[in-house]
Amino acid sequence: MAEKAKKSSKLTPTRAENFPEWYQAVVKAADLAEMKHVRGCMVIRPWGLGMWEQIRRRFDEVIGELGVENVYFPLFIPLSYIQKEADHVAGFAKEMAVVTHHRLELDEAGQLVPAAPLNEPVVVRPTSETIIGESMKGWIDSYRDLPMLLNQWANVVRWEMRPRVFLRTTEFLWQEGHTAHETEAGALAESLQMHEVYRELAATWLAIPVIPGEKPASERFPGAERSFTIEAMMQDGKAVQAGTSHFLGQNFAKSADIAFSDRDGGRSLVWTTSWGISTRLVGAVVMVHGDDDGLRVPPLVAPSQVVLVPIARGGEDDARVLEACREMKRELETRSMKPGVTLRVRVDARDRRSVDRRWEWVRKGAPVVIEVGARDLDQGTVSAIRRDDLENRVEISIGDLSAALPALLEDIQASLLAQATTDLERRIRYDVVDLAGFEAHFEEPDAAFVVAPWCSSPECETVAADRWSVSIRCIPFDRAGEAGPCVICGVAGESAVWGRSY
RNA sequence: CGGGGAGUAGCGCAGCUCGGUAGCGCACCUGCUUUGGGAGCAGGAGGCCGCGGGUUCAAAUCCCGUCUCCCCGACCA
Repeated sequence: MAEKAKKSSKLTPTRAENFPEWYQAVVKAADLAEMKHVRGCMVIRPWGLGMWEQIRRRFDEVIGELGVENVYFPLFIPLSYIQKEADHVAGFAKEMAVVTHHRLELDEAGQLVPAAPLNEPVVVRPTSETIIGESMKGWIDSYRDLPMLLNQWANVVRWEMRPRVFLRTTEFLWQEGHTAHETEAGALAESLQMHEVYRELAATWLAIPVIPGEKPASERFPGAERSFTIEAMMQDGKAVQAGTSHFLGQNFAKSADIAFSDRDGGRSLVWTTSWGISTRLVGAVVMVHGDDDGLRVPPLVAPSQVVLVPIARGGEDDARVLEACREMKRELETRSMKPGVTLRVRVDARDRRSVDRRWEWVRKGAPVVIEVGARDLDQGTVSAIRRDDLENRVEISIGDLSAALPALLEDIQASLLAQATTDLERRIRYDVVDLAGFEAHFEEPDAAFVVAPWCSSPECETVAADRWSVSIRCIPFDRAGEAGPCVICGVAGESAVWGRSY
């Protein structure tokens, strides 16, 4: 019996059996999203979008405190705007969706065909540096207008060859911050500050430990002088770039001529930055925290943190049990896990067997599921299932619920971060020092990150990429000083994080 | 775009070799039983067997074409 229950709770396949397929199974089983209707595009379902909305809420709060204001720019960008920055064009040209017509007509066969070509085709934004730059040009006259700190929440389109739900989709949701500064130092400081915001968001809210660092030239954002990244390691050892922040120098200022009257009475170009996180983060949550029973959502970003499952037996008790659940919900919602973030509690009273409802929430990764029946009410206690420890139910007296739950959720949040951190620290390798060791390590399909010196030559990057599909994820900030012989060629270099990536 | 695999009920699959008009498990609906820790029995609904053409008395099955999806690479948040 127990064996049967245990066996059937597992997803097919398990992580060990086939990680990529497991990932897709979780996304489906947890009702996060579907790839449907259009190749590479997602239908994001409430439980998946809800996570993104929590991320969004938190991020808006943080950038609001930093003085960033939200704006919205058009989905379409004139081709002429895109054309202005050479590196930018080169970087995005291959994946741009282009709108060339503005009408459909029926042909002789009764098929709808595009008609009425546009004078100037427009592209669907792959990112908005160019169009926002064109506006900033008009909004910035003086150094007194700086810094200008803008952000937008938007969808963008990059026509990808190989889509993966959440991780790499043709259309995705993101925020893109765009700032303009009087000085180089101001812009650089901004990009580093946002980079740190991302690191903190990943660790604290998503319970994902990341390696902050700088991208090598080969992985820089098209048009950027410097790109900073937070790199997360999935359970299969592969990297996900979980957030990026770019110091754009004056590249976009030049191409859009964003100039201002400076303090000396002269004319200067602004220095700009851009930074973004996307719905990819939802995929990272799945791949970092998921287990063979399904998803595990960190409480701070869970659309519902506590799910109350009333047990109905078709008798007189049902109404009493349901009302008790509603009362618990009301009371729990007066409490907070973090200041200002009141608990999100759901009563799942759908007409389903209680066990089915419970397992559905386990699959979806709700942090805490509490079943409530008449017997519990009589005894004055309920038993809670915490998603990070399914084996051990937690007995809580009903009177203590609202006091106990914030702490329980904090504990779950902390334990998810601790597990992910332990996994990263246990698997990341600092002892790979030469090509033989490098090869031996990356022959394993689930090989984790290697931290080892790199001589800074593109040739060595190419060797790693061609032979093992390994790239330099970043030059980490915290070990940047450690020098040594390049792990590929032996020439002196500085420490880099090597790994396969999504 | 290269190399593999696969399209049959909502999900997972069998049937195809050897043509005979569609099945299993889960889910769903109804009834009865059971009753707080992934219930049992009985009944039921649900399919242009990816699409188009061909062969044939007859095609899920054979032939040709085509589309789509998945996995592994190259490109990327």
